Amino acid sequence: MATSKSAHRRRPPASLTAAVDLVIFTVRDGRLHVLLIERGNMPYRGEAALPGGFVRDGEALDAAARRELREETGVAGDTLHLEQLHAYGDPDRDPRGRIISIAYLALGPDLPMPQAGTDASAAHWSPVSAVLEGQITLAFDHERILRDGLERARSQLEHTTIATAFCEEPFTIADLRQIYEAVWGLPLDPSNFRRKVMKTEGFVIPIGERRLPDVGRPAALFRRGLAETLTPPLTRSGSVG
Amino acid sequence: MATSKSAHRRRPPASLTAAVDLVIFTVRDGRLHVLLIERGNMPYRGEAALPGGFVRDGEALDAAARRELREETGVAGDTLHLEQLHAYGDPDRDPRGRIISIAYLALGPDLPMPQAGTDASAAHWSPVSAVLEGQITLAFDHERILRDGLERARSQLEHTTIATAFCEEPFTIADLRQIYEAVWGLPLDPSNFRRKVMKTEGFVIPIGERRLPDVGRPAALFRRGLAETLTPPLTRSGSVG
DNA sequence: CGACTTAGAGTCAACTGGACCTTTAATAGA
DNA sequence: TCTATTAAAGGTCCAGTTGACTCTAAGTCG
Repeated sequence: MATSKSAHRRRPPASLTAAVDLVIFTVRDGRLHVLLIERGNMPYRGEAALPGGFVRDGEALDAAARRELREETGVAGDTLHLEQLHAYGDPDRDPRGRIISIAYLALGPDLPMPQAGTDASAAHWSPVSAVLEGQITLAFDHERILRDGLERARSQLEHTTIATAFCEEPFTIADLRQIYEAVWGLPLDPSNFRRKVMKTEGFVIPIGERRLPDVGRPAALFRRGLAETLTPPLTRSGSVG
Repeated sequence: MATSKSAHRRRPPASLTAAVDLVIFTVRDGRLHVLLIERGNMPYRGEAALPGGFVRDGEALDAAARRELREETGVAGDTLHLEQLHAYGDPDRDPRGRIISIAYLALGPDLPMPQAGTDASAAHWSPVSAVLEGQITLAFDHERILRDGLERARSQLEHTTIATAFCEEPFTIADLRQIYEAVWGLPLDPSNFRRKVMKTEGFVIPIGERRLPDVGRPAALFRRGLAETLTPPLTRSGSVG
């Protein structure tokens, strides 16, 4: 990379700063939530924003994302699903100067939010719908990043087994279905959903125990399987009216 | 982004340089090729690498990618499919210092390679298989980037209509099938492939003309349709032994 | 004309998916 | 104890899809 003669001679490369921003999703009360912070510094002071921070000297991008995840949520990053989403680099996206942001998508079960003494003191879960419907506005280009993250998550649910990353183990098939329903925003047929999940080898593994609900038949419990991709995929169109 | 107190106070953000690298694919002679350049400067002087260059002051990432595409291939970038692939930012990925590379994936028909007087003088198409099999080694982490680009392209062929980006218009169904076969590295059943393409609304549009081949029945000609996503997807498993 | 080649249409059985129904295993209340 | 209720789990049915395969169409070449 960075070899072309013109780039070398005619124009100096831009000097800039790199940051990571995190789209951290969870499902609580059957609705998809995203972790937002209230900004303590200018610009956009007091407004909601995605958690994130600058990449440090000598720090890899993934490492910076895991560090911020830990600092902002208090959760050891290695237990959550974390994947790079997209790089945002418009020259005027940050009024402080040229800052490129590498956005990451993180998925996890409904997390306790340890706050005392951490950077997460201003962090809170917000329903994604509240942002999409304009009840919450985000700083910088973070709404765009959130939308991209949501679309990625929706797509990943179709083709991979990451929905299990939203579930605390052990979980039931109904737990898993509610993840799909919350992320896709669609009701699914419980019976057909079960059939597809069970026939996909390596998606979930029964642990031989059951969970007693408040009411109704007890549900079998599962843990995550070894498969990462879904063949065939679970299609979003398969909703129930 | 870039808000956490610790990132601000305890450690200065890393100052770095951003580059774009391009994975430019085309299909020639039924095989997938990638555009490589021979590096003219240190480091890795004389070795093969992906085309790319530094992001300029005030230049957006996509704009930098389009500019490099134009400079390195001589092709007006707005005719090719171009999408961001991934950001690579390991601190030691470039011996010159901290350089983050935003990789882009570009797809196009078999292009004439105008070379005179351009930066593309050292550019050439190489079979992707030659890189994967170790006959060509790439500078920096470019083999990793190439592999990621290949996987992205293979996946995109399943879910989107971008295969048409490889075809010069007008094209035949057989032309399109050969794209899939080259990118996936699998033979496909011509009859079943045709059936799926034709029934996917908006994938291809007949122009009402035919192409006379050297031998055999003439083939109907098509241009790209308006659809961008394939529902249902074209699955890689649907090969023919 | 007949052999050859490729495009393109058609057939068929197996499989898949959505809609819907039935049974099962628990609780709550009469 | 019996019944209603709830949700899990399993089954049925039919329409649509798919992979494997066959057959026809429309050209060229000798």
